[in-house]
Amino acid sequence: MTDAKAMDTRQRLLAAGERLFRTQGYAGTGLKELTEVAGAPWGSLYHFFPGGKEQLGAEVMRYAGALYARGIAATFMRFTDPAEAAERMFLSEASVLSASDYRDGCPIASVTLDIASTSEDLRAACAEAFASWLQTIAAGLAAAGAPDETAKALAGFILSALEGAIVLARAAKNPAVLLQSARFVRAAVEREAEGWTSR
Amino acid sequence: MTDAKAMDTRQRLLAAGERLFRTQGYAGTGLKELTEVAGAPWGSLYHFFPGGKEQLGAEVMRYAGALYARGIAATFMRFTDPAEAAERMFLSEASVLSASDYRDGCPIASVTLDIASTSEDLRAACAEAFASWLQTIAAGLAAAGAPDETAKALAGFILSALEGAIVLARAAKNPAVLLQSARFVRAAVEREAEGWTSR
DNA sequence: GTCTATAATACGATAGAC
DNA sequence: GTCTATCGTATTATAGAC
Repeated sequence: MTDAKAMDTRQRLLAAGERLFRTQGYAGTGLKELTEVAGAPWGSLYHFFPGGKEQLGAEVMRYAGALYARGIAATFMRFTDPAEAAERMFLSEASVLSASDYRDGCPIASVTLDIASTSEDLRAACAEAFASWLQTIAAGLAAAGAPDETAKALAGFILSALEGAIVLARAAKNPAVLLQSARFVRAAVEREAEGWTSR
Repeated sequence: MTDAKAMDTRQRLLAAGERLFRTQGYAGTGLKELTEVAGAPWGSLYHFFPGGKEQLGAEVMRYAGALYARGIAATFMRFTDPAEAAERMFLSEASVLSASDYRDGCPIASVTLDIASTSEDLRAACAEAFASWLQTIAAGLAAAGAPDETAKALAGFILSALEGAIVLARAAKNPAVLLQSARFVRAAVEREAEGWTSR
């Protein structure tokens, strides 16, 4: 099937974008390098993404956004205690970072800091990815009994702490700040949850 | 005085680096653009920074690191209640972001995500800048009575939440997440501080 | 319709004029 | 000893061969 193969290279380009953007950022990643990593011929990039780098970037944001949102949802499904689920997000990220020698950060954050001020389309794509994660976290909190407004605010706080801890951990090449933040975030969620639990 | 003028252009180059890196990142900033913004001739860059872009980047990290550390110290000096001081850091950043239409983020974070995996020298310079901020925050907490270990951990948590909130706020072009996180961080500090206050 | 070869440009870095 | 003009390279994008 020619369609299946086409989808495959397209998918490989998106996956390569996700991998490279999270380690090098958007501006620091060349399209030549990207096609090489994807094992795709040079011309295929403009075949699948006629809009060039900017279109590819935006679609990588959507791809990575959906990918990670599934992971967050799975975590909140697996750990029904929202405080534990939140803590697990930090611990899981600590594993990813140390396993990759602190290379594999967050692709959305990297691209955001690179282009938030220069490309409105890409910025909007980043915002949408973050929004979907916030919505996923908030849904997990709401499932545990959090009122809607509390769930939204708490989700913003959890994701902020996580994203910031990733930045600090990568700079220091040390997971300590992730583990520290995990404890405080867990405590904060527990404290909030006291208000929801009926008993 | 020729020395004074030389220091001036050098300083202007550093200041331009700080401004451009925080909006565009390291890889996204061209040296030509940087010298133009600094109002400095092209050649002066390699006169003052023979090591080229990488040396300039590292020195900008030191410059911005020291600059912001003074601001953090001033905040903890002005607001002796550490919970309020922490909250003020978030509110102040919200002002900076909305005043700059969400362009002026954190230069250290931007550079970290761009080059943590590609330049060891720059990564170390970023780590040192963050470490000085953490130390400043921890000192402010310790001055309010926090035990050393608690102060260090809490400082990591506060700065993580702040850095992450900046990223999310810039993507969304919305300060809400900064204000939300401010509340939770303030509550967390207050809760911890219950253990220190003698009365 | 896929891909190779190439164009046009911007980059970081250098060398030589003043 | 400052700065302007230029080099080589790498970038994004295109155009034409199969």
